[in-house]
Amino acid sequence: MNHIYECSILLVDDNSQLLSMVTHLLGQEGYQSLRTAGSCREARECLAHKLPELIILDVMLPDGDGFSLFQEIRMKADIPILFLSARDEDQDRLLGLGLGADDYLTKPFLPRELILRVNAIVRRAYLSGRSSLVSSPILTLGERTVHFDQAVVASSAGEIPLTAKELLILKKLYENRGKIVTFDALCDAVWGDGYYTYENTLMVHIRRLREKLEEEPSHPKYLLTARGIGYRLI
Amino acid sequence: MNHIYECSILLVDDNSQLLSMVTHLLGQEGYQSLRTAGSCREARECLAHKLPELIILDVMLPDGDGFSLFQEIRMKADIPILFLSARDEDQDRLLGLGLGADDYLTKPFLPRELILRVNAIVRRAYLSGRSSLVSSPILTLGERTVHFDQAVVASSAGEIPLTAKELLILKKLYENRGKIVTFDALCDAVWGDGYYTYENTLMVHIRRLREKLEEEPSHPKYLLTARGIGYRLI
DNA sequence: CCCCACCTTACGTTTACCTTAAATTTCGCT
DNA sequence: AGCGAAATTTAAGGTAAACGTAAGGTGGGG
Repeated sequence: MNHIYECSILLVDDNSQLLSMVTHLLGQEGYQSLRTAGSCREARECLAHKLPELIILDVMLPDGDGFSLFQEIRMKADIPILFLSARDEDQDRLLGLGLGADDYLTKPFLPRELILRVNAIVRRAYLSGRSSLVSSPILTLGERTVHFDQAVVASSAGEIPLTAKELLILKKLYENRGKIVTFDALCDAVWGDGYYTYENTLMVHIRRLREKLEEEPSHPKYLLTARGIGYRLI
Repeated sequence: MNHIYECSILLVDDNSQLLSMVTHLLGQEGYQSLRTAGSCREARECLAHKLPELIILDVMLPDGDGFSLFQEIRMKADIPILFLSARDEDQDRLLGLGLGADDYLTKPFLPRELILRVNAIVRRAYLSGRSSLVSSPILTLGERTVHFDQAVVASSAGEIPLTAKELLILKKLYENRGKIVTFDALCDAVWGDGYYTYENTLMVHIRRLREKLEEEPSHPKYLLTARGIGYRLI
């Protein structure tokens, strides 16, 4: 997964093991802003501070049941909620969904299924039609930052635009950052097949990239040469 | 539940008994516009005629599987889909949700649960516009303000109307404001697939938009060109 | 010390986009 | 239906940024 969801999630469950498991899962999926609460009280504190975009709520909590908390929350804001429950009681499921929950999942559940259901809810609630909550990755090199979705490299001095070819090369290097990318692989990424005479051209583009990325283009710190092999981004 | 939303539903299943049962249920719940199909072929006919707001789709169909049909549909429009499946196979469930389904229900299911899950999907997909979470569809560019719902751009000098195509392009850019939107994405948003000769046309529309949005259309401040990539709204 | 791989710069070309105007289609109105 | 206006598409000439080429320079490894 290569995208980042700018979507904060609040996770309410009293089982700390499950909390960390789910946090890890969602983190891997690209959800950056995760908070957890072990009780209704903690959840209320979290919500007072800042409203999340999604709440995952266990029905059974030490200081009250999730349904009441749910109704409290919905009084204030229409935040999507996914219920978790240890008991597969039809009554509970119907109650939860009947109150207006967005989904209801019974433990034990497949980790992957939780992720997918969370994705489905987020997509419907926030991403229908638009993709603005999904930001493509950015790359930080010392003082400067490359924003791939804007094709610019930003620094304190201002923004320098990147051209189409430069962006293709940089993307390829970024996808393999740390590793050496061969000339052939780079040419292929930019021109497709039939790149017989482009090796020299590639060098010129690399030079131009260095002028935009490096403080001393002739003594690169980030976009390094691997003599006889290719280039490497760190 | 007494809500009646003008929400047409297409039900695809080869079990006629189940079809009538669900139709009855949904009818009682207030869903007025229900259509049914017993096979992929019938479903395609229905869809060609008119797109519904929700599709309930059995995975097993006499002339193909629901997953393929699902992908066909999603290629064209982002209609919410709820899968039904006779087998409680984890793999199927994960596949369905992974493809982007909104929910997945295993037979036999509680009639009430189906209703509630349908309600949940409809609520998220179509009724959340009134919630405070969704930002109002207004765009401010310096002196001027774009009102998407009225298709006009207002300024101190007066109101300038936007044409249909201009609005589509601007919406797409607005949904991804800050990011570069590729030509392909823009053409796709305006004309759908098969935009072979439209790139030039797109440029003309962009020019028109600039004449309505910018103070100096030839030196745009808001609707910027990313040479070789696309356009970008800030 | 020499060769090879890469760097660097300048310059010519090309491509992608702009702009305008004319042609065509769509759509509302009578 | 048929007319007229508005919207959309097509077409063609112009321009500058992006690209590619070439040629001389640099430096490390054998």
